Amino acid sequence: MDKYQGIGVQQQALYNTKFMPVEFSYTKAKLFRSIHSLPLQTSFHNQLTITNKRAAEQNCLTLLQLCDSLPKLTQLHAHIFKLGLRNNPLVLTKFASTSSDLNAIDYASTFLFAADAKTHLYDSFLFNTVIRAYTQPRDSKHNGIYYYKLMLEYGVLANKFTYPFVLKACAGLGDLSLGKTVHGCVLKVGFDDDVHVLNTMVHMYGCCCGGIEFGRKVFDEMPKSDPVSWSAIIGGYARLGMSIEAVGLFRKMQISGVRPDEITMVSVLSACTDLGALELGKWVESYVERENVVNSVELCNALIDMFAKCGDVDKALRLFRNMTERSIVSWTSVIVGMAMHGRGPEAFSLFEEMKGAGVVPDDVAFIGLLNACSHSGLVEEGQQHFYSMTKDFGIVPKIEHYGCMVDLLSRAGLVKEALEFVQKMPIQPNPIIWRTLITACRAHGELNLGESITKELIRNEPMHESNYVLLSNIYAKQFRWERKTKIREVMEKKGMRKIPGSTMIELDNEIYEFVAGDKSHSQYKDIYEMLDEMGRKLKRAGYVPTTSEVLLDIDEQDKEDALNRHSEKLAIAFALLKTPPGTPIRIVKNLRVCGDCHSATKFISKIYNREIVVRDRNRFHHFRDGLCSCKDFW
DNA sequence: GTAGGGTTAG
Repeated sequence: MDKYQGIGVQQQALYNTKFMPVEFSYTKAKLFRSIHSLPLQTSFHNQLTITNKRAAEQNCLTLLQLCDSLPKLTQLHAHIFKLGLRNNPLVLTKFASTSSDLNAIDYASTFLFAADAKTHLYDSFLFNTVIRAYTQPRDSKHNGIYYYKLMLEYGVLANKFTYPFVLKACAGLGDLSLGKTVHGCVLKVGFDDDVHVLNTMVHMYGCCCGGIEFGRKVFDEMPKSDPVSWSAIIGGYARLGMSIEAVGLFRKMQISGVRPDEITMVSVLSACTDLGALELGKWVESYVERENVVNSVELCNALIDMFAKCGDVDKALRLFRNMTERSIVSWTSVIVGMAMHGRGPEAFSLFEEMKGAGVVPDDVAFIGLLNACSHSGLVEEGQQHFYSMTKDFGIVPKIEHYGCMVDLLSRAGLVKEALEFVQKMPIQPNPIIWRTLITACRAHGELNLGESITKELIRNEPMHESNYVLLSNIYAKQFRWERKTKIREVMEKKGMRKIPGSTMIELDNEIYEFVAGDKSHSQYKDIYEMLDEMGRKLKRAGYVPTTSEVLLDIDEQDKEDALNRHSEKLAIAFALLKTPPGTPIRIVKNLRVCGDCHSATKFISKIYNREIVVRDRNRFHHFRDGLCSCKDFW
């Protein structure tokens, strides 16, 4: 009798106090009450037989579905103990498979695999659920691998469901050698004929540095490919920035007769975005409409991102406005889009609108917003948002957020403040932050400071090319040519090369890429004639070449020639030749646009009466009638 | 009872 009473009291206590968390919504609470009161009580009042134990277990499982965080789980778990259902793996595994709270997953898995737990309970299913649980949250993939290793150690056989989880974990870690090891295991146990396993394998290789060739091999040798396989390989190339290959593969996919779905189209769109290929992107949009591809939120997000980053931010905004359901990514994409086009105030009002709509900004949204401040020179607003991020939203700033702040201060010319900010940062500054600061030093004449920071950086990171380029740029600005030459020698000795600047342009469904002094184009003679004519017209209009941008020790005339052969100018000359008067020109540069090209493009837009849209590494410049939308702030 | 590919920032 006592026993039953005891349970009654426990249940009562549970019922009245802790176990009903206030944050449960009404429906959930109602459900909870009904589940909790009826079957459990009946089963316990009828004696604790095996059948009743199962029923109690069932109830616990249902209750577990309502547990979405660690506190709720621990309370329920304590209750399970009291009911004598101790160490029931099923209960906790069920939880691990549905929770997205990393702490709770840790709790469940630690408990399940504690030293005194009974190993005979362990089977593939149990391990699979735990490994899967760890593939969900960010930064926890190594735990998935840990449990896979434990599984092997315990002699539990991995089945065909195990490998997709394990490969996903490898993908998340980007660990190629680990991925290869797992690949070897798959071959050994003979799951290499399973389409799920193979598709995840392609995906895994596509996520690992230097792995895409292996992924391609797996893909090419697959006995049968479906939209998932194609999406995995196209997505792999797109992620790497091998966008031409990604688009080429999409064409092959169409020929092969496999019907692309909405996920394939997202990958194709991200390749278009990378290429800045607006026409191709528009084609994808029409394809999606024509073929009735499912219009998912993610697909729409990808379209918004594409339009914003290929120059048509108004179209991106229209798409955003027409969405019936929006995710945080939709908001962030459109905010970032506005920021890239120098429309800071609109980015801000969208951010406010987002908060008003009840969408809680995450860390990425703040990076976008802080970037908007940076591109528009809004120092105070940026600082306010930076503090509000922690104060109002409890987001701990990451290195990227600090990076945004350094960028914000640097661009505004507040080099000293930026340095002070870096010195006061609670986390170790990374090389990206130092490079931001060095660029600012160079731009705002703090050459000695820039030199000493760069030297320090090179000591810590001797194999990074851009550090040497930065130092050599500082020397060039100080006219210390012998030092500059020495840097170049050091780089050559170490086998490093500066990334060459290149400009892409899309004309008549073709993408052309130019590098400085490029003569590989079949019409190069016409292009160079056009360049010379442009040069003459520009000078007449009052353009003065910014020869200080040339970082070589050559005479003034040679410097002018070098400037005149920059890839941006080649692409513009080509566009002037090939398109009818008045057509807008869109070009995409892989690095930041150079100061001289920026000033020359302003003149070109006026002289030739063209709107010229330039996407550089960081943002957009809209040139019209002799002016640029960035207001010379970039 | 358990499985595959996707979007924002850096």
